[in-house]
Amino acid sequence: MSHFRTDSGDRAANAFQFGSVFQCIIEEMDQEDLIDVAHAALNQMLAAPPNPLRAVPAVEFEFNNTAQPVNEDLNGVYDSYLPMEAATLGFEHPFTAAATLSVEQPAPNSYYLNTMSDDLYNHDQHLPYQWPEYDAPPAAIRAPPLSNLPSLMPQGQEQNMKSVGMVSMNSHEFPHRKRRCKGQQVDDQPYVKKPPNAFMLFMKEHRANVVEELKLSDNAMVNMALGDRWRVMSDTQQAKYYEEAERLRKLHAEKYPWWTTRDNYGKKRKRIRRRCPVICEEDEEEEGGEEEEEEEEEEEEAV
DNA sequence: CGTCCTTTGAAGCCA
DNA sequence: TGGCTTCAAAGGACG
Repeated sequence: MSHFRTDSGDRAANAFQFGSVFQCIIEEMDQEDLIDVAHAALNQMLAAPPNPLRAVPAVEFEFNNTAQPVNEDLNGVYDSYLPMEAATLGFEHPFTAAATLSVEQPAPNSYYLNTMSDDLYNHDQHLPYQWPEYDAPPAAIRAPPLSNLPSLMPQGQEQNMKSVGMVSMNSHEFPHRKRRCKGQQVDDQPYVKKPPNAFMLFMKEHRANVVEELKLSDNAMVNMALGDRWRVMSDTQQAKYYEEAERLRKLHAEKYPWWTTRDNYGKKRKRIRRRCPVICEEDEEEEGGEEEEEEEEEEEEAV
């Protein structure tokens, strides 16, 4: 499926020719020149008014409530959470998709800075879909998203370009990123979070509505209500969340090919399942005993 | 301050 | 392959 739109064959041919020439030029440029071009493009972009074609309407959900408007926090964390329809409005290039899904034009500073919010993430974490600043090449940090370079590229030619980040990702610039062996922990690397599943996306989008409607303050109760709503949704209603979750999962896999869910095992607390509401004292003792044994085993392994 | 609660889904592990 | 476990998000409650 292609979302690259061209008005005519001639335009497409011209655009392709331009794109090929442009790509040759890019390939012949060294990194310094690329950075300069990126800066020039950035300055031009910041001077230009927002592109109305990138404005994406907020999602409306079929429930009696409406989706929460995209707020700054969501834009900063998973900027592609809410406006899922935007995926069909923009390009599906994996490195342009996230930027395309932004509802609003990002603030100028966000082009230069990692938009990670200290309020939301610890310093040893980074957002799953952002360049970790410590290992991103300078150009990857400073360069604006590919889709935000309309003045440099003819429409429909983004696929002939490689983002700076993409080039770097495919290069040899990440020698420390080797696939880990089973159980091996690499503590000097930042914590990469799991990509959200479909239900997590649904929860994030509708939590505020449920809280407001049901006047609930207990998040456990809110999540139960959200679970109820999720289960009564049709496959069609759920489909967009599954599609978005799959897109985010692929994006995550492309950015962190070395990462597996195994890497986060044991990084959080060791949970004790309390699904069964009635637990006799003996069971609790056994449960606790098993856990203590496991902890002792882990300590022994650590030694 | 760290953990629990509560949901669903994805993924890893083990028998 | 099936069953179990852990972690994704959220924020108030609790020890």
